[in-house]
Amino acid sequence: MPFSDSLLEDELPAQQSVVDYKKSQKQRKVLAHLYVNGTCTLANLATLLHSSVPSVTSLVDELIQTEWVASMGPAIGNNGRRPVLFGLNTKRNFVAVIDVSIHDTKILFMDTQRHIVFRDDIDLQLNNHSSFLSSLVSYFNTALLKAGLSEDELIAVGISMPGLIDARRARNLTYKQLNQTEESLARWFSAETNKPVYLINDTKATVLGESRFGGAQGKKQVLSINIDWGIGLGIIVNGEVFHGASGFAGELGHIQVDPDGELCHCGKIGCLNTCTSAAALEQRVQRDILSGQVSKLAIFKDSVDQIGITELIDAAHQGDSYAIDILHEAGYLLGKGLAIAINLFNPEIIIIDGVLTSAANFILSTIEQAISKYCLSDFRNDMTIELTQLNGSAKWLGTHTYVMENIFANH
Amino acid sequence: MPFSDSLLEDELPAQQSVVDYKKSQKQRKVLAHLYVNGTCTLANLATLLHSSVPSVTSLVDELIQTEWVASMGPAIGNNGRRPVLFGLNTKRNFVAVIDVSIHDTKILFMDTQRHIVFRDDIDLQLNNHSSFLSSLVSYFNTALLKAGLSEDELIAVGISMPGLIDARRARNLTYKQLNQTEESLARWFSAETNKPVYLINDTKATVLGESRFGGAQGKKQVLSINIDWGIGLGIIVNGEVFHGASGFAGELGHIQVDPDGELCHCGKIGCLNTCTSAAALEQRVQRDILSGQVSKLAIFKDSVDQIGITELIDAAHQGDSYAIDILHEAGYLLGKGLAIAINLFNPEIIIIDGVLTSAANFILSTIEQAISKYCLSDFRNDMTIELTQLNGSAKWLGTHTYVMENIFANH
DNA sequence: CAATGTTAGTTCTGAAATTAATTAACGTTA
DNA sequence: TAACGTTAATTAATTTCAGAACTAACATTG
Repeated sequence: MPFSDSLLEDELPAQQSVVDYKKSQKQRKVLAHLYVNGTCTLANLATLLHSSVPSVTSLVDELIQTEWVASMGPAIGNNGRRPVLFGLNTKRNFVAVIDVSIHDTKILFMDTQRHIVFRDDIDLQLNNHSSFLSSLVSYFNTALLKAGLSEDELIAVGISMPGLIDARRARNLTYKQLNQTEESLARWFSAETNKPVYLINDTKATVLGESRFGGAQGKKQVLSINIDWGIGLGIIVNGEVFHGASGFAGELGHIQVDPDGELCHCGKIGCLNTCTSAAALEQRVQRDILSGQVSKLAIFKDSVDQIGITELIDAAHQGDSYAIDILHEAGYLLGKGLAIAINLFNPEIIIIDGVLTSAANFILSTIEQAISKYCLSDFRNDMTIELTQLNGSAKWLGTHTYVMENIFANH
Repeated sequence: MPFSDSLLEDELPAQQSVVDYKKSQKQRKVLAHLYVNGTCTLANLATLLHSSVPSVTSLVDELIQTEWVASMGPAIGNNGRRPVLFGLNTKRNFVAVIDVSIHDTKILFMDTQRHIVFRDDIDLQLNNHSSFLSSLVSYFNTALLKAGLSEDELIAVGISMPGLIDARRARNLTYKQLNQTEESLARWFSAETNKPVYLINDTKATVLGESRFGGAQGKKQVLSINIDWGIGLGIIVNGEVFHGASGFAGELGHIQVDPDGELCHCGKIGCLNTCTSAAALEQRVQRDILSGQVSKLAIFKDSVDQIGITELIDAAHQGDSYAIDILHEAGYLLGKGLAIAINLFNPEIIIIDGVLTSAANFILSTIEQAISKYCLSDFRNDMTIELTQLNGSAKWLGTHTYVMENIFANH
C-alpha cells in the first residue's frame, strides 16, 4: 500500500500461498471496514467481501482469536433474529498520536475506535534544533507512564507535523535538523520507542480525517484549506489522500501571487504564504498596531508579539473594523489561491479547516467572491464550500487513520 | 469503474452470484493486462490474478471461446518447454477513434492491439455549429464503408476533443451547441451509430496514452503539457487519469497570470491561455508581422492569417531570431504555469506533448528556467522533464485505451 | 400462548479451486 | 541419440468455499 513504514523499507511480502494471500487480503478489508464503520454484521461483511456468510464467519472467528475484533452484542431491530455486531477490539492496539506544531505539541493515546484515552498538551514548539526530538521522546515516555499503558498495549506511533515530508524516506525537509544524522526522523524515533512510527504532514492528516469522519465523508474529490505557519492545501483524489511523488503535493503556499511581494522563507518572492499565512498576518498586524493603527488590538501596543491569529479573530468577533478588514483581505487572497487549485483539481467539496474555522464569518464571503472571479463558472456548479464539523480533531483522526491503514496494509 | 458510459447511466450490475462476480472480475483483469502487455503466459496471469494455473487455464479457455483472446503461439526461450502466449484477438473488436480538433478531424479504426487498420483525415473543424455532429456522422459512415468493416466487427467509438467535458453527462460544455437538444453528445452519437460512444477530453486522452504506452509508463504521478487552442494539462494520479469531480481537472489555461492582461474567451482577464496558447501566439505574431516586424515570417505579410503555430516553429528552426524569441518567451510563461502545477501535484515526470514537441529546442530551456525560479527546489530532485516519444499518436492510443478500459469494466 | 412471519447463523453438500503429482515439450550434453 | 535438466501444462488429490437446507432467535398476531 502507501509508503512511510518506518521499519521495513523494501521488505518483500513473504512468499505465501494463494489461499493465505486471499485470506489476509480479506482480513485486511474487514479490519479497514470495521475501523471506519464502527460495527458491522456478518451479512454486511459478506457482501462487502463478496464471500459467503460461512466463510466470513470463520474469518471473523480468527480475528477474534487474535484479539483484533470483538463481538459487540446484538443489534437492535424490528423483527427477526437480531444479528450480532462485530467491531474492533478497543481494549487492545492503542496508538499514540503526536501532534506537533509551531505553537505546542500534543500527545494523545487513542483506542481502535478513535476515543482519546489520554491527552497531554506539552509546551514544546516545533523548531529546527536537533534537541527537539530527544525532548519529544522523553515527553513521550512520561506520557506513556502517566497513561498507565504497557509496552504491548501500544502498537504504533503517528506523528503529524508541518513541513515538506519526504514520504519514502520519512524525513522532514523543512525542518532538516530533526533528521538525526542521516537516519530518517521516523526511523530514529522508532528505534527510541521500539514501535513503528508513521510520519505525516499535518495538512494531509487533517484532510484524511475530514475524508473519513468529517464533512468530506464519501466524497471522492476534496480540497481542504488550512492556515497555520503557512497555507496548507489538503487533497483527496479518488477518495484517497494525494501525496504526490515525494509526498509534497499541495504546496499552495509557495505559488507566486505577487511578483513585487516580500521574500518568503523558502527563498522565492511573493509566495501566497507571504501575504496570507498566519505568520504573515501576525507580522502585518503587529506592524500596523505599532505604527498607530486604530483598533481594539491597540491594547497590545506595548507588547505586539502577543498578537496572534487568535487575537486577530477575537477582535474581529468584537466588531473591530480593522481586524475585519484584514480578514476580508486574507480571505480574498486565499480565494484567489484556491481558485487556482479548483481549476486544477475540480473538487466537489472544499472544507475550511483549522484556525480559520472561527473566522469563517469574515473570510467565507470574500473567499467565494474571489473564487467566482477567478474560476470558470462550470467548476462552481457541482462544488460546495463547507466548514469543518470536527472541532479541531480532524488532524488527530487523520493521523490515527493513517497509522491504522498502514498497519492493516501489513496484515 | 469510471464514468461516461454513453448508454447506461446508473444501471446496477445484475444481482449475480459471488462466483460469477469473481470470475468476471478476473476475466476483466486478464483482458486489461493483455491489452497493455500484448501477450502473456498462463503462469504470468496466474501470479497476476493470485490464482492457480488450472484456474487461469479454464478462465482463458472461456475467453478464447468468446473470441476475446487468442493463442499467439509458443514463446521463444532458452531451455525447458516453451509456454504458449496468449493475447487479445486482433481479428475482432475493432474500435473507432475520432480525433476532433479545431484544425481537422481524423477517423481511425484500430484493432485490439492498437494497430491502425484504417485512417481518414477529413476536413472538418470543430466549431460551435450544431451541424458539426451530423457531418461527423456521415463522414463516419463513409469511413466505415471505405474500411470495409462490418457492423459487428466494430464494438465502440471513442471521441477525443478539446473543451470542458462533463464526464457524467458526456457533454462538451465549451462547445455547447454540439449537445443536440438536451441529449448528451455521446448519447446522440451513440443512437446514430448504434454503438457505445465514449467521450474524452483530448489532453486527458494524450496523457493516458503516454501513461500506458509512452514515456510515463509505470510512473504514478505524471503531468503532460500540451499546447493547442488552449493550454492543456494532462494529469495522472496514482497511475490513473485524473478527471476531477465533473471531468474538468487540469484547466491550467484559465489561471490568471496577468491581472492587466487581455480578455480571455472564457470571460476572465489575463488567463495563461491569453499569453501562450497556440491561438494567442498566432494572433500576436500576425499582429507583429503586420506592423512590420523583421522576420522570415514577413513573407506572409500580405496573408498573415496563414501564419500558424507550425509556421512559427518552422521559422525558428530556420534560425529566425524573432520566432525564437517568441518561443522562448512562451516557454517561460508555460514554465511559470507548470511551476504552479508542480507545487500542487509533485509529479515524478513531466511530458511535453503535442505540437510543442517540435519546438522543444526553443522552449525547454526557458521552461526549466521558470520552473527553477518558481518551484521549491525539493520538488525538482525526483522530477524529470521529457519529450514525448510517441510521434503524435499518444492521443489516439489514449482514446483507444479509454474505450477499452471502459468496455473491460463492463465485462 | 401457540402459530406464524422474519431475519440470523450453522450445518451440510456439491462445486470449484488450490496444491501436488504427473506428463509433455524442449535443449543440452554425455 | 539417449539421458538429463528445465520449464509448461495437464491430470489427480485435497482443500476450501459457495449455496442450500436447516436451526435459532426474535416479534407479532390471532
